Amino acid sequence: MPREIAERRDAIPALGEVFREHGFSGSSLAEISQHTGLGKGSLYHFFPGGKTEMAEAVLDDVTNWFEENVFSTMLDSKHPEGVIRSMFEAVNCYFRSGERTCLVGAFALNDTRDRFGDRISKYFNAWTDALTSALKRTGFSEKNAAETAEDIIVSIQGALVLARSKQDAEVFIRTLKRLQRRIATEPHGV
Amino acid sequence: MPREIAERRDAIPALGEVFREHGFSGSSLAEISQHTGLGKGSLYHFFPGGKTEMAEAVLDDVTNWFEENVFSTMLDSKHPEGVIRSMFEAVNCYFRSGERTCLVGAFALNDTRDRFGDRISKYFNAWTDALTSALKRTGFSEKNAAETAEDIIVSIQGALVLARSKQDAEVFIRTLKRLQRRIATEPHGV
DNA sequence: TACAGTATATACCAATCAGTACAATAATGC
DNA sequence: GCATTATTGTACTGATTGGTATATACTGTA
Repeated sequence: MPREIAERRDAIPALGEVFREHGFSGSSLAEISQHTGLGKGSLYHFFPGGKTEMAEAVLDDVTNWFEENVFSTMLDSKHPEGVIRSMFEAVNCYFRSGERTCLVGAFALNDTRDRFGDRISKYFNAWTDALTSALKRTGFSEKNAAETAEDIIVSIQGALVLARSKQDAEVFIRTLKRLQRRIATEPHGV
Repeated sequence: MPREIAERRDAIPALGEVFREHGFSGSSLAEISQHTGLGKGSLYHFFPGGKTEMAEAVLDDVTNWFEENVFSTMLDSKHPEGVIRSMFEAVNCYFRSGERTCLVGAFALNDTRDRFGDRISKYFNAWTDALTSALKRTGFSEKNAAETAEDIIVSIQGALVLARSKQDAEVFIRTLKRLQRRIATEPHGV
């Protein structure tokens, strides 16, 4: 039995970059091959399902990252205020202060969603649930926690769109600050 | 001199649908030809610049629609409150209560932006300026007007992303309501 | 009816597409 | 060192890509 080489995993960051840059249908195997440094032989060895399987792997990787670095602590931490603050830090870090794009959101906006709909909704549902849970434990009412969580995720996604549209990452940074300020000052009740 | 047939204009809504559905690179001329009902001959007759010119025409059409139906009245109306309310109505109508996607935002999220960056930023800058102007006239301070305008456009864009991601147009409807409520209750000062 | 300019259909192009086949090579376990 | 298996490079496929060339049909005007 040969070793379980983890090279498949090693290719995923580069794959993510390609899909982020060109979208799904705009990412040719030639581009993917060039950017990952893997020939077609290797690519189809690691991803027999072709482009679709590559994108699935990237989406899973994104979700896993958020699951491990963000969602999990939000669901069970004893200090929800700190957890929400660190969510904003993680988000700011992951999206490179607005320079990076959200692959999941980008895939959702056209028919690419048809291929990966389950993974796309899973990502956003997990985020919504985790954030709602944390907000409730800071004293938000049930209803208000859900609405605020949606508001925050909406704003983060929109800020990524607008920052990239205007080529102005400050939009993203300002939005994160505004959201944090609002959480701190808003009434938490019904 | 022959008649100035406006058939080029007539093709634009169908072109918009194709680009919205498949993205720019995902829209093949075959698909475009089928969906518009125009053969390649006609397409290249009306749009000698090919796909790029078709997308430019669609983006210009989108911007013109907002310019005429939304931005212009926001810049000079005597009744800014009513104008802002009717902006939300127009937005809700244009995006079909969250069922439709923002073509400009979608183009911005990957390298399609490189081709159409000027039109993309023009669209969002015009929107930001018009909304800021209207908010100022409702009593918002200069700084707060600008920040609130950005907040609103960010939220609209993000709501479109999230609504389509979750296949739940209610996200969009809720977001519009929340934004209007916030404008009505928020302190307008510095 | 003749003409000019518009509109469209069709055939065609070289390039690229995603994906396959397979032989050659490299790594591993025994 | 041998057998097995993982990995990779290369050549190939048939389909599709965006775009061009061109011949024909249409339309309004004189």
